[in-house]
Amino acid sequence: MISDTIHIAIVEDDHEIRQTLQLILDGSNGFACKYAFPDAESAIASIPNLPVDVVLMDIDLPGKSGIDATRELKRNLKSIDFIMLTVQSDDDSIFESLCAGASGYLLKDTNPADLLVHIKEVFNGGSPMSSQIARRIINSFRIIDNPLSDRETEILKLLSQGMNYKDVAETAFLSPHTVKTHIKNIYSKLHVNNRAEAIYKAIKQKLI
Amino acid sequence: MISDTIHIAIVEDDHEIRQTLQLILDGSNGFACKYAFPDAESAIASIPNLPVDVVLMDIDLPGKSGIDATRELKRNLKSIDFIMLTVQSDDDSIFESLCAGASGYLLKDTNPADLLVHIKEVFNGGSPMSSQIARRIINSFRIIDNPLSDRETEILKLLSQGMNYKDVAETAFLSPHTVKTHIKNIYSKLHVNNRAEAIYKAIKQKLI
DNA sequence: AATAAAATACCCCATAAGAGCGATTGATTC
DNA sequence: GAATCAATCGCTCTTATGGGGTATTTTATT
Repeated sequence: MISDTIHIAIVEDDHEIRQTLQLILDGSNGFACKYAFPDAESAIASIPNLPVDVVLMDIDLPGKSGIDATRELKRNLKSIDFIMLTVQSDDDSIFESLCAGASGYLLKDTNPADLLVHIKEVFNGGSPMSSQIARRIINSFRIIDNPLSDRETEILKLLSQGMNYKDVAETAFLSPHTVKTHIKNIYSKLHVNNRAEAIYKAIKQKLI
Repeated sequence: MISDTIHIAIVEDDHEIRQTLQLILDGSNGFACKYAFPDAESAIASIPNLPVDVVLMDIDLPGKSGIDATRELKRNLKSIDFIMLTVQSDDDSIFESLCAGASGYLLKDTNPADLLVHIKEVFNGGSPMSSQIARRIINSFRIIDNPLSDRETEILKLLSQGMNYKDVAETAFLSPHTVKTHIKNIYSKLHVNNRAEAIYKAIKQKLI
């Protein structure tokens, strides 16, 4: 927001951690940390009116969670970067945080010197995270296993574009009857009974 | 594959880079780099029979690309970790690499000392990448903007589970007529004419 | 107070989809 | 050489879907 110095806010319920972090950050060259909140509600009320660049957000807060707070704040404050700083590293927390708009995800045992580096990285458009957490995210891109044949996958892709039997038949140079048979086999392999669920499952399993 | 020492293979077409890297890696304590290939084809032919833990893979190779090579090798060699080591950092290369099975993605200007650290990280189940690259990946989790109301989103989710008008109506305590109206509005907002395409678009745009 | 969305409900009608059948051909695998 | 699977084509029947309307009430938003 304001040049040179990176302005930070902390949202953390533990009094001890909050004060210590604030002291360290505010005392470091190039950083200012004038604002610290013990809960999501007070952060949501104040941060929109503060000159803040980066918010360090705890996930486990009393009342509203840090993920919800991030979602709400990020909605109207696109330029502020949020770093989740937490003890939790389960997949759900990570993905929810990222979907809510977090730019970084660090564990609380990150040492202060590294934390400063990571805050700078976020400020400069990066997304710091431990390589362990990165791996979890990367694994979400993997295909588990594909029960569909090439032809079936091709047809399912055409269906996902809104085509009906006739359209698919013409595109794939097939009889509509054949298309129908393929689709029935697709449903059977995916254990579904209709197009909507087939497409949903196929995308979630990265088959299309 | 074999304990203590991490066994590395390099796939890189530039003779100079390949030799230099191999020398550095093989000369480092705890690392062995006995295999280096100038192209995808020779790597694909040899690596399945070699005791290798980590492969450093260039993307830009003559003939078959490093991404394709990774995909083919990873299919049968689940336990080998692949690190893409490249000059390209465009979104497509990153995502294709991850989908192909890469565990890390580093730029070629990474210095040797860091490279060693990153190879260790991959070997220990991490996924090293620069925080700039991490940000691109994270951005893929973001919602662009959601034209659907809460009720519409709720109904679309139920549709994606394979429900028909009647099922949705019962689940959401609505008349089937109302469900139909909502669905028509969903189609209109997403600019589609049927369920399949609606679900496809909605997932791609992270609306459901 | 006025306007715009969102949420609710209903009607008609042509067509698309899905379930349940059967069948042939050519690879691949065991 | 048998068995399996992929890919192809066909039929009937019932139900679901989507397009075309209209209309009321509630809930923001201005």
